[in-house]
Amino acid sequence: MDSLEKRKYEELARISKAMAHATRLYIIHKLDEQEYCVKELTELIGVDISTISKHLSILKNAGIIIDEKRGNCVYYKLQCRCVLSMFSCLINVIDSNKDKMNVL
Amino acid sequence: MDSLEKRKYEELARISKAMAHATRLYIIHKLDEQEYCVKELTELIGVDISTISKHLSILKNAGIIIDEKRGNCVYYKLQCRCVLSMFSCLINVIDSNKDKMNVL
DNA sequence: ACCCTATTTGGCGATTTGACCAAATAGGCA
DNA sequence: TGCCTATTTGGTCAAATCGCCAAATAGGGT
Repeated sequence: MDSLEKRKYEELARISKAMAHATRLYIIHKLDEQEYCVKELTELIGVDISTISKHLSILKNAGIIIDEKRGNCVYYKLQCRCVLSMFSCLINVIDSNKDKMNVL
Repeated sequence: MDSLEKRKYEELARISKAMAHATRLYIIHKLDEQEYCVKELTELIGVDISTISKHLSILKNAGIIIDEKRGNCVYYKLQCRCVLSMFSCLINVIDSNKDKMNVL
C-alpha cells in the first residue's frame, strides 16, 4: 500500500469511524426523520448531555451532519441523506450471515 | 431508546466497527478483486503478519469475510459483495462535503 | 445588566484498540 | 517421524475512545 493509497483509506476510515457507534448510528437514524436539538436527542437517548454533544461534534466533524443555531438551541440535521445507504449495507451483511446459517 | 432498539443499534455498530479501520477497508477492497491468503495480504500491506491475522479475524467475526483452508494456506474472500456499497457511501459523504466547500 | 437555559469544553478513570514480538498450533511434504 | 511454512494466540505497551462530572461559554428574554 503506497502512501497515497494509505492516505485515501485513512480518509475513508475517518468517516467510517465516525459512524461506528450505536448511539451515533441512532442519531443519524433520528436525524433522517427530522431535525433535533441537543437537548431533544439527549432525552431520546438517555445519556448525559455532554456525551451527546460530543457524539454530535464527531459526526459534524466528519461532515455527516450540520448544525444551525436558532433561538436558544442548536439544531442538527443530516448533511446528506446518502449516509443512510450505510444502514442497508449493514443490514445486508447481517442478513447474508443469517442466510449462511440457515444453509448449514 | 428502549432496550430492544438499543440492541439493534449495537448490532449495527458491531458490523460498522469491524469496517472502521483503514487497513480493514483496504483488505475488503483487495478481497473484492480476488481472494488472498494471509501472507499475501501481509505483503500487500506491509505490517506484521499477526496484525493482519487479527484484522482478518475481526472481519470474519463480523461476517464480512469467510475463510477457506487450501493446502498450506488460509484463503479469505468476501462473504458478500454487498459490503462494497459502504465505499460509495463513504465517498458520497466526502464529496458532499467538497460540494459544500465549493459553494462557500 | 442579570438570570436562565442550552451547549460545549476540559479533565478523569475505565475500557478498548492496535501494533509488535514471541510462542503455540496446524498441516503438508520429504 | 521430523522439518518447514503459514497462521493464530497471548502478552505487553501506548494511544484512542467513552461516559460522567464540573466548569466555561453563548445568547435569549425580562
